[in-house]
Amino acid sequence: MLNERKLKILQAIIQDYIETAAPVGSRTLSKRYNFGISPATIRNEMADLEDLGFIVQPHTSAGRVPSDKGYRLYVDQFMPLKKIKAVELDYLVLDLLQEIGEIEQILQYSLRILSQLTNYTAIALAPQIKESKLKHVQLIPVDSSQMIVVIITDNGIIKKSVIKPNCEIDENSAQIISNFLNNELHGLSVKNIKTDLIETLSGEFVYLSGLIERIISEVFRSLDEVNNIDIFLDGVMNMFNFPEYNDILKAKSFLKLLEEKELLSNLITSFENEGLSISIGSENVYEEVKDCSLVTATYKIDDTVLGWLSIIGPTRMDYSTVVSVMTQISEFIKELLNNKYK
Amino acid sequence: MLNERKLKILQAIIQDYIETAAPVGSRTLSKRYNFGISPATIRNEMADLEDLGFIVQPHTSAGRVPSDKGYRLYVDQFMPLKKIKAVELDYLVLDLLQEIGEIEQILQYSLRILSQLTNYTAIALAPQIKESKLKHVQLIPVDSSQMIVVIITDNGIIKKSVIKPNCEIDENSAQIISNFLNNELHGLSVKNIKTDLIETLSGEFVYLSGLIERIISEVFRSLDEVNNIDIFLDGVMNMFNFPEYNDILKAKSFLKLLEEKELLSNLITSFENEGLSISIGSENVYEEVKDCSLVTATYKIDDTVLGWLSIIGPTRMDYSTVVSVMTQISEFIKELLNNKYK
DNA sequence: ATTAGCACTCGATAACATAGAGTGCTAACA
DNA sequence: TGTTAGCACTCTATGTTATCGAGTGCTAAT
Repeated sequence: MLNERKLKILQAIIQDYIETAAPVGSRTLSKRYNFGISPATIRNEMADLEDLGFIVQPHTSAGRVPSDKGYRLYVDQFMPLKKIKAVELDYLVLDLLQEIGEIEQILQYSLRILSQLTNYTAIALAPQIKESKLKHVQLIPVDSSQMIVVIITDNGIIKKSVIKPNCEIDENSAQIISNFLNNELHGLSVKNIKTDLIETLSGEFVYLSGLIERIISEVFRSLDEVNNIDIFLDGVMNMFNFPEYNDILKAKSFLKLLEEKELLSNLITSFENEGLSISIGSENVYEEVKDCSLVTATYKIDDTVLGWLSIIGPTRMDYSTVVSVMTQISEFIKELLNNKYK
Repeated sequence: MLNERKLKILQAIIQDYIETAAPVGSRTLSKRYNFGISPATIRNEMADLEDLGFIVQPHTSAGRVPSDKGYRLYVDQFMPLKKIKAVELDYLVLDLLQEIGEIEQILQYSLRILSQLTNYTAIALAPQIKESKLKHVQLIPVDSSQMIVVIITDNGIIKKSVIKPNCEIDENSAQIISNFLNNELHGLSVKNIKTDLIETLSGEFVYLSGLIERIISEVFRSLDEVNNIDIFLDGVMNMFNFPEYNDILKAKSFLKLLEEKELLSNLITSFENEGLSISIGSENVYEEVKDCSLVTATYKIDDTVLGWLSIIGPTRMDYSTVVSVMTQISEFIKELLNNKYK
């Protein structure tokens, strides 16, 4: 039922619609592509494709538009993949990435590259500290009432946070406490650190001075604080170049979506596939993105998922380009991170 | 020429327009306010006010709209000032602010308060590290190729940055170098640190090992890196609730403005007045904000301007509320910072 | 199986009419 | 002299109607 010719026509409709954003009619198709058949024949085929659910008609006298099911078939079966050209992929920037120490910055630059190459909006979820193991804790006194806690994890996350144990601590004591904490906490998973530590210390807990106890509880507090969802964005304005978002209400609701960190995070973290995940329009669970598509990749160190990169655009998205770009960039980042922290 | 009655009418026009966003006609005025004069008389007065340039007519058969000059008069001469009610000003949040150690977080929370109380967009410029004096530098080794530099300034700015001197350093050496750097750099202004240090060290420069030299140069680099413009925003979406931004092009150009950190920064730092600065529509130099108004306050420590807080909205802004809110919040922050770092 | 021909549908655009809010001016009035 | 009712006039916003054109499905001929 889905013969060669129907597929070709479907592909033409999809590619044309992705390019022009206008419903595609039989005459346009026969003019623009060389099928060697007349518009009337194309019309018959299109009627079939509509029956099969791959395209829809916005209204009786309009051309056809791909349905989500149509995009899905296209993505799964016959979407052409491109190799990004060296001219476009700015190797200078990629080299620069090599030089950056902090994951957050690497992500931010990657988003810039992703959004500029695709013209959609790029989203990243920064690595969650709670999935990591502690490598080093350092206390630095700031003044009579404040200290900085610097936390370094085994996978290269660096966080700082200010705590206020209500007691004065000089530089020496800070160092001593740092050493103590490092001994006790080194290698513990941040997620379980509280229970683990209490277990470890249970024997000697009574010997701890009130001072250290206060600092430890402050450090715990700062771990929680530092652990909130960190979402990075780039190319938000790109969306407004698409006619889909000429409607102020649509634009507003898209911006609103990007402001809801919680929802965005849930949305993106639901893709845990090996490789890329593509979700198209109504395939998304959340109402807010039922007319968007997402192409999402994870980034890992040592096979544990650290965080996510995603590109979001209208369902009429140039899947071909997006998938190609995302594949290459996420591959690059994977290598980068694993070289760095292995 | 500007008698009592004209002023009253002007005030009514401005307040009505701020509230309704619709041009105000003579009949509306005489119905809504009790001037004790007929619409015809009001019309005569309005014609005069237009001649004087305080109001304009969008077109012949429309009511009047305040001009920028009109808003200016209103703001300078007869705008009522409000005291924010305790119910609105969330003292719990303000108390929470007391507990926060880092300026950046204080700013972010303040923006939230500002934007929620005013329904406009709030902007903050984070303190520039180059205007501060170094208080403490701490090096922390991460792994064989990376170190963290933590920089603390006298006015409470804390920055961290990753450097990669290409040599291995253990924790002890890091501490020794930290101590060395602290001795040499303590109290120096970040702006002049390079020249100052070279001067100080000129005698002993030859004795420095290549190692320390490399680290110093990396620390300098990280100072530059950490010194880029940091802008915080809150309530960006608020703007879309105003009919002024129902036009997608307007909305787009407003969002674009907020993305141009450089321009925003120049715009806001141009207000160095004692107290609040109000700039109305065409008074702004930059084309991009000719139909916006800004209410800007500086925040200081010890009489040196550290950074800026600003509220941006359409020229039809509720100046009365904005000025009141901004006055109280910026006063609060001023006290907070000076208690903290004095 | 393909296609030319044709009647039909429906959105988009333009042309036109109308209502209503507001003005300025004039003349009458206190 | 200041105030006001009355009125003609202006201009936008809104609604109505007509028209155009792209596209369809169906039929009948190839």
